[in-house]
Amino acid sequence: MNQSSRRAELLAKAAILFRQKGYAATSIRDIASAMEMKSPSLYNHIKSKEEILQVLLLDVARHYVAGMKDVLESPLNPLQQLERIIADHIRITIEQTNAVALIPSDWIHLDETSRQEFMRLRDTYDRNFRGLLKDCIEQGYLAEFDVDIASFSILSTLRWLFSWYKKRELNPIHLETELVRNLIGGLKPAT
Amino acid sequence: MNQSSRRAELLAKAAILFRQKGYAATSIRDIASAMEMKSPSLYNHIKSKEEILQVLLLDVARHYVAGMKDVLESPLNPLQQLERIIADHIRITIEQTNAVALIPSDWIHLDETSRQEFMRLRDTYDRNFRGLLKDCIEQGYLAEFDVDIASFSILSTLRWLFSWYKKRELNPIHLETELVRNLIGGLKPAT
DNA sequence: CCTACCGATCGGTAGG
DNA sequence: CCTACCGATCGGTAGG
Repeated sequence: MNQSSRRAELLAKAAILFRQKGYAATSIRDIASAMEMKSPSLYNHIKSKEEILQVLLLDVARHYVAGMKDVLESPLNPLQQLERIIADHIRITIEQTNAVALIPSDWIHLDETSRQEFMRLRDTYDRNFRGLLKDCIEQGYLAEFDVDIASFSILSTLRWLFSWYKKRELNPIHLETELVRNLIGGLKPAT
Repeated sequence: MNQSSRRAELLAKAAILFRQKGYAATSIRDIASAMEMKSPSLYNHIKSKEEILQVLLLDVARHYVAGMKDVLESPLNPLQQLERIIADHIRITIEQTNAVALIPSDWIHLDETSRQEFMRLRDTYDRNFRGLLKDCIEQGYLAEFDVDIASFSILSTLRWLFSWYKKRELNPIHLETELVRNLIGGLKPAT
């Protein structure tokens, strides 16, 4: 019940509301009500409504990028790295679903500085991902294909996961196994 | 310059603004300004701000479902139907990018009745898509896999396309060829 | 298509 | 953590 745990509680509750209604349609009073406070009291914990969005989005974006960096610096071969990054992406999505759900739409509401930082992180992630696919091809782990399109396709699936995975009681390991299989191996029968 | 073409112009301009800023953060005055009108004049063409969103989202959703219905009723085999539905999805996304871009996030701002209609259309599309994958497996066109996960994965890629395809001058045929190849055939080298 | 205007709600501050 | 309150902006109406 100290200051910083109240702040953490506020961030978590705001994330739920932002996800349900969108950032712009969620009012400071909505968040206050979820905290069982009056709205001016929120400002003991935050600087502004926008700061909440900033913390939620930048923290989770840094989390993705840092995880990827660890994998890329590991001694695994490129294909193993690719599978590991997919697994990490699934894990972060499951652990931080509400913040992850804000990524596709609410980043446009960040202020200029934060939006640029966010885009920088996203671009780094995408660029590294494409580079890894390229390494897989060059070292013969994967077939020749259009790296940009394949990268976009895999990342779309991973980034959309938040909207879907909770609907069934899905074993994360099963999910990961199936996704790696589908995304890398395809759906065709074995020849 | 008659009434209905002004309305069409309004809808197109609203779609651009909703895409850029989100529905909730776009004001009636923003739309009026894009139309070079004062805001009360908009109401000669529309009933409410929400009606704009309704028309944009439900029209494009009905478009997807109707296109799928035609394919499913055709004499093509299941795998050919699947490829054709993917191609149609890409085509609609390219033709109606702005309205398509609203689907992932702004449908929550529809009123109760429209939201239910929208969800009904989306569920129909998803259910038919899963059914088609199932047919492909049962008739030996595709390997055994988790239909729910594969369906989610393919639809994620197709639904995310709007955010991406315009960035390069991409030949729609090349895009379709690559996506069908990646999504169905996978990325592994030929054995 | 416009001017004039309304009640509701917004994010946030002052002061305790 | 609260009460009291502010200026700005919201979607929309009246009346022409």
